[in-house]
Amino acid sequence: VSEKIRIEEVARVAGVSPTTVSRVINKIPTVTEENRIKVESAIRKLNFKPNILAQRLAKGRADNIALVIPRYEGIFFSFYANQIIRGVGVACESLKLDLLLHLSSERNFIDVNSVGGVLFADVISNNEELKNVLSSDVPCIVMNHRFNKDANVDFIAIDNKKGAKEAVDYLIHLGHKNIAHITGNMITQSAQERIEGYKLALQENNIPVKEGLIIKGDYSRPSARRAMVTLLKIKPLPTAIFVGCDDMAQEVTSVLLENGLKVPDDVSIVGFDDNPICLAGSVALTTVRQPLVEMAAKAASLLNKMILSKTAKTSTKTILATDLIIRDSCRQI
Amino acid sequence: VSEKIRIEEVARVAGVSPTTVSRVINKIPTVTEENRIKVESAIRKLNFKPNILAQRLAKGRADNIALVIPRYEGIFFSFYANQIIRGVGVACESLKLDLLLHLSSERNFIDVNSVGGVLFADVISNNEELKNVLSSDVPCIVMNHRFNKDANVDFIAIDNKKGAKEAVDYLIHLGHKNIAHITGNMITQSAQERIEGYKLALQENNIPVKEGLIIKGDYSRPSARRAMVTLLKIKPLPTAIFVGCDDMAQEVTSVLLENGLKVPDDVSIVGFDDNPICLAGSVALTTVRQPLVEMAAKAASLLNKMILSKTAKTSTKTILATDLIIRDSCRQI
DNA sequence: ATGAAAGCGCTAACAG
DNA sequence: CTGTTAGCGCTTTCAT
Repeated sequence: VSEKIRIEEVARVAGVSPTTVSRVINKIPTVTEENRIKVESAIRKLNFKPNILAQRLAKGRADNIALVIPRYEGIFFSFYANQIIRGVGVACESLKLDLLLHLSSERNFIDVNSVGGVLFADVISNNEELKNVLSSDVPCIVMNHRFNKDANVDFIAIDNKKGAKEAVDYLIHLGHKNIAHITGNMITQSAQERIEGYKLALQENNIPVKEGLIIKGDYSRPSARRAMVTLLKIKPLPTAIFVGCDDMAQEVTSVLLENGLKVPDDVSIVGFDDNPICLAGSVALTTVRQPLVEMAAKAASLLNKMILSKTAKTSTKTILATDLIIRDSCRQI
Repeated sequence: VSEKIRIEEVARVAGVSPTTVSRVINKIPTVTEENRIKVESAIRKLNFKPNILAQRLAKGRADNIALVIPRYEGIFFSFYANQIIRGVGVACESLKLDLLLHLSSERNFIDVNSVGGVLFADVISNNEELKNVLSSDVPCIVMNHRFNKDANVDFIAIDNKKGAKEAVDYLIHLGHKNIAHITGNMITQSAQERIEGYKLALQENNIPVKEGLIIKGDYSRPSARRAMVTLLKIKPLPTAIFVGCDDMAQEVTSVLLENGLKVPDDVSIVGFDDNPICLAGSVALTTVRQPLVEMAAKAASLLNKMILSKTAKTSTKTILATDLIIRDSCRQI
């Protein structure tokens, strides 16, 4: 309900030039204490708020970044997306960046013109959109997806393969040899890398990889249930299962329980994520913690740096380590 | 890597004035077919993209809305937040609105100046922020929170009370009399209304409300587990439980199972949400479906209308109905 | 139907 | 340290 009041009016009231007002707004130090106070009180008196659109146009900076979320079935139920949104959201607040949320779709690419930088929360079926951004001069970082050198795209990812390997190594060291794996959604790189880690651990320990013990899931609970039902038919039943994410791991535990099998007594389970629900089920779940929120925060702050130092084309290729969190869902055999 | 090319350059190439180019961009009909084609090909040739910041400043419209998410523990693991983000996100895409995500915090209120409108995904502890927005002339709609008339705030909410009542009515009609309730987070209005609905159904059927059968949860699985453990000590064990959300309902089902109790044979369960996981557990969960995505989409489109018709101060107070979805988790008694 | 010119509200270079 | 003068890139009267 307030009249549009502009910097000019503030200047008049304070008895200075618009420039000086602008200086105060932008905290440019070269302003007399006296003038600063006059301007500040005028601002307060008039309840003046600078027009951000005008500021941005004049500065040539958008002060915002876009987070593009790949839109595949189930992304909205994933722990992953939640954590990324949270991490980026909180980081943006402290970086004083507006956060634009863009749900990827085939038709509407994000408008590179209106954002200072772009963060991709993984790249699934939106490769074209990524290319589009890369071909512009807008800074861009991809999360949780590695690219090879010549792709020349900055990324910050989790070491899924190593994380998976450590989980399976742990199982092996507990004496397990008949270890199954329920995968995540194979359209994601993370699921692919976790399979690799699983296989690698087996191979390094001279345990033959049996494709029949690798059941495809998609990170959802229903898929985990289906996978477990399939697994249940295998004789002898694996003594341990490395599951693609904690949500699925919990569902697997339930299915086992429904069939009179206990975790870890009958079957040992390791999940992935370190989702808080690990502590919710009947057994505290041993899992591979991946620093999702940290990754997101780091991505945001790196992107911010790239935006500010337009000149230096820094190259960001970061891989974050995971942690095996040992709880109660695995037993020595 | 492209040089900044402006509307002026396009005009020169097309052999028309910048104004005409602008008209083409904005699809203003009064342009010769011939000129339009010239301009369009010039745009394509130069790969010109209008500077959105300049457009917005000139138009005086932001073409964006902010979604503010209350930041309380667990919001990021909630089905609710996911659905709202999805609904608003998809709606914004088709409305051609940029979506700003703002995680509410005590210190940083959203900047009313830079957005065309504001959507609140519930109001929890961010009343001050809401007031701040309301005192501006920026259109604003609150989701899932009802206000009384004189508060003069537009909202679009779910009829939680009625939804809860119907769920409990259903249980009663199946013959249940000893019905417990595990609540959601009591700092939310939805949880409060669901309790009311629960009590109302009991009262209308002359079943005394026992406070001991109302166990506080917070919408999280761990809280549901704790609540169920508490409930398990009550003799006689309730024959039915109305649970505050599906996630909790599923956890309750697990706890029951771990204790040798089957759903629905021993205990009937009704959830709330119609989360896809309803179909994942050992029994398909009977639940109260709330149209979250629709609510979000509607809120976005309503807000957009308010933004476009700056003049007419429409009053939006919408309550959306729920649906009882009957599956397999309740039995006749 | 089209173009010239005047903003939108602020910042930045340049004098002083 | 401060003010003047140009823009930032586009839209929009207002003539023509």
